[in-house]
Order: sequence, then C-alpha cells, then structure tokens
Amino acid sequence: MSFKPDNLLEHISLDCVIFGFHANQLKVLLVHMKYSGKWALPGGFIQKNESIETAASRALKERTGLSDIFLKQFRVFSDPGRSILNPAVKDLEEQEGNEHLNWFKQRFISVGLYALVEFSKVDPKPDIFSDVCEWKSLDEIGELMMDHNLIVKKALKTLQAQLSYQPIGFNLMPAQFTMPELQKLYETILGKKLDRRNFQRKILSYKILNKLGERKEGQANKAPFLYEFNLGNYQKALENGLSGGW
Amino acid sequence: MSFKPDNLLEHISLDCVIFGFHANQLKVLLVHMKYSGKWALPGGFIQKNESIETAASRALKERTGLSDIFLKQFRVFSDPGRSILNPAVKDLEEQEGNEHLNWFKQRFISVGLYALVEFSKVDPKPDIFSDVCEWKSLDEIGELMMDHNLIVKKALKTLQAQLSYQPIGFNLMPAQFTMPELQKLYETILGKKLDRRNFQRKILSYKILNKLGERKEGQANKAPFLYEFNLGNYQKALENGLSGGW
DNA sequence: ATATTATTGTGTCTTATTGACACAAAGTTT
DNA sequence: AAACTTTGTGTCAATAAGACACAATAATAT
Repeated sequence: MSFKPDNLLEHISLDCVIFGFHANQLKVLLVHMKYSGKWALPGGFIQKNESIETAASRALKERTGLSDIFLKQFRVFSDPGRSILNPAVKDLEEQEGNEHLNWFKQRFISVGLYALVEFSKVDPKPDIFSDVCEWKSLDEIGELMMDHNLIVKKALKTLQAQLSYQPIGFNLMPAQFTMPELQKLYETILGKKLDRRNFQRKILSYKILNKLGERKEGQANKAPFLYEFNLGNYQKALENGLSGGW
Repeated sequence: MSFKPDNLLEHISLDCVIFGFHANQLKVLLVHMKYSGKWALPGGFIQKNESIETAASRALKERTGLSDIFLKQFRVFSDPGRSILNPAVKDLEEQEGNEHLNWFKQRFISVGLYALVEFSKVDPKPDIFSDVCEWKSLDEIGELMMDHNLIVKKALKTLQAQLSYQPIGFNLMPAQFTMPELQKLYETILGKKLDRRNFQRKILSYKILNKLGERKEGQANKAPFLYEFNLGNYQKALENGLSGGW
C-alpha cells in the first residue's frame, strides 16, 4: 500500500471536483472504488510539509494522472456525521497490509477544491484504490461516497457564482473555439438558455477574446468564426473582476 | 489549563475575524496574549463531535464572551510555514501544567471564519490565554501573531466582494440608523467615497429598508430620517443575490 | 443543378441602470 | 439674525441590458 499515514496530517482530507466540458455537457471526473463499488471524487490527504493546494495537486495526479491543474479551495466540509459510513474503509479492509486501517477510520474534515480543465487534454487513469476513473456528466452522477454529492453541488454553485464576476472558459475550452461553443458552456453551467446576440455582445465587451479570421468547416450551415482567449486581458479580468457592484 | 487536547482534532484550528463598525471605523476584535505580548485573532480548536462552525461559535464564546454570532468560513490557511513561529507556544510554556505543550507545537491548518456584529452589543472579555480583548480599527492593527494579518486581509477582501452581490449591514448597524450612517459603513468597507444621492437610490432599489417617520435630533444640521432593515426582504436578497451577472 | 434545411452573422429599438451634478430645507452655532 | 453644516431631493446624459428578424452560407436532399 502506498499510503504512509505517518507522514500525513490526521483528521484532514481533501476532495477535488474537476469540471470538464464535452459534447455540450458539463462533466465531473469521478473514480470508482474497487471493492465498495461506490463512485467518489478523487481526493487525498495532506503531508506534513504541504499546503492544501500542493497536496491537492499531488493527490489528483496520483488518483487520475492529471497534472498542472490549478485547484481552488471553495469550502470545508466538516459535518461530524459526514464520514461515519466511509465506504473507503471497506476497500481498505479488503486489501492486504491494512495495518493503517484505523487511521482511515478517523473522523475527517475535508477541504473541497475545484478546477476547470480542458476535456480533451485529460487521460484519466485509475489508481490502486479504484478500477475506473472517468468523466460523468452532471445528470449521470448517482449516489456518491459519503457527502460527495453535496461537495459537487456546492462546487457547481461556486462555479455559477464565479461566472458573474470573473471570466470563465480558458481552462474549459480548446485553444480555438466558436462563439456558439462558448455560449453552450455558459448555458450549461448556468442551466439556462441565453440569447445568442446578447451573449455575443456581452462577452465581446469584456475584450477577452481574439477573433480569428479563419473558420471551421464541415457542418451543414454557415461556418462560424473561430476565437481564442486573449491571455493578457483574460488575466486582467480575473484580477479586476468583470463589473457590477459598488 | 482548560484545554483537553484528547478531545480535539489534531492539526486543525480555526480563527475568527469579527468585524464591527463604530465611530465611522471598521473594527476587528483582537485578543492580546498574556505572555508573548502579541495580538491575535480569537481562535480555537475543533472537538471530535463538532462542525467547524459549531466549534467556532464555542471558541468565540470562550475567548471573548460573544454568543449567537453567525460565522461564515471563507478560506483555509495551510501554508506549511504559517505556524513555525507560533508565539502561543511561549504563552503555554509560561503556564503551569503544560503537559499538552507538544500538542500545540504541531503544525496547524487553520480555517478562517468571519462575522459581522453590532459593535454596541459586544462586551468583549479576555480568557485564560489573554489579558485584553478589544476592538481595533483596521489601521491600528500592528503585527499580529503568525499569519493573522493575512487572515484579516483576506477576510476584508471577502467582505468587499460580498458587498457586490449581497446586502450587508444588518449585523453591523444598530436597529435604527440613518442613511448617511449606512453609507459610511459601505464607504469604510470599500475604502472609497460614494455619491450620496446615487447611494441612496441604489440601496433603496433593493427594497431592504423601511423608512421610519421619525427623525434623529441633536446634530447641528437638518435631521436625517431613520431607517430599519426589512427583515423579510433582506433575507430574500441574501438568498437571491442582488443582481448583475448572467 | 436546384431547392431545402440548419445554423451563423449582424443591428436597432426600448427600457433599466449608472454616474455626474446643484439647490433648497432644517437645525445648531455664533 | 446670520452663518454653518448636513440633509433631502431630481434631472440629464451615458451606458448596459433585454427583446427581437432577416440575410448569408454550407451541407444535404431531390
């Protein structure tokens, strides 16, 4: 077993909600636990010399193979009842060499982090605890381990709120994309339809897009323009916020 | 000594940033550590059957005498270097019966919570670790213990952001107040002047205030109207947000 | 080839919101 | 009584947001 609890902070764990966007659907990266048969968020523990964010990056890499992901903490989940029925313990019981089992039976407080990643860049790989690691669209998610359904719900709410005061999309879209594609991302996160013309006007007013002369071809209609994010302005908008407010 | 680490989660602490408003200044509640002579945020630890929020309410009561405060978590502080120089350890060393000293020398990850309270309702009282507990206006705060300056800074930023999408003030103002008083609160939090007429128009548009017929007298000028918060609408606005965005 | 179909690009009008700005009224001080 | 301070209040211009329609393009069907 690869965990060495001696080097880990007790009582603290972290869970990552990794959002991707594909086929006009918002997806979350989940792992399927080998023995308990439950789906869960990829998570982990914190080493004695790590910050939460560093630990989350490392854990995400271990669980799913993903690296260079910018993870942002959004909330601590600390309800005393949240881990009473931790099915991960069952997975551990079935493994040989479970001398650390009691460590995992502790009560854990978990820090929730989320990230947005470009779907196509991800090649998820399961680790020793899980037999599958894959994207699930939001409405396909069934009952997850422990309070992970709640964690996903709160992450989505955070994402929706973020949309109102910060640009989003750089990490969720391919390098080049069309306006309708970007609009579908917004519509999916918000869960509602937006007017095509007003969306374009608003997003262009932020000056975070470069219009490319080229067009995408192959569909049965007029070819849409391609856009890319203007990194400089995108960063500025991230820092300054978009508008609204006092 | 009143701490019983046996019953506490290891490695996890919490710190409370309590904002108050008085004499046109935004204030923060601080405690002064007996032996190390450092000022610090009132904080505490988490018992095995508590959520973070419950623990924070209890700790705040123990440290300052404050009760019935709604505390909201805003961030986890987990930099590995944050507690290397924890001066609280010095305070503990000077106390008799420090059999738990090593427990406090651990590395801690701290959950930051903040709250807004009505200044006049507070009667701060120091506890066994501190000899003073009092309000400090933001520009009077010197160097605090550990990373507490950073925690205050991030709490203030959270508060400023919250101002843009939620009503604020119910917990910071007395039951009845004038429009200029409320405006000063907003100006203080934001750190900038606002136009008197535009402020009034905007805040009234939220429908969260009741105008009272009475007036306040005694100042050398025209008597301003009194207002109170309309609790029903205030709650609604808290839930739905104020506007702006998609 | 021609028509059909689906989807895109684009602009205007109306309404709501924001920002800038000035004077009269009231109560206190001199 | 005059001066002073701070309050209450409204309008105009600029900007942002919401509703809405038609022409252009590229594949597909006939």
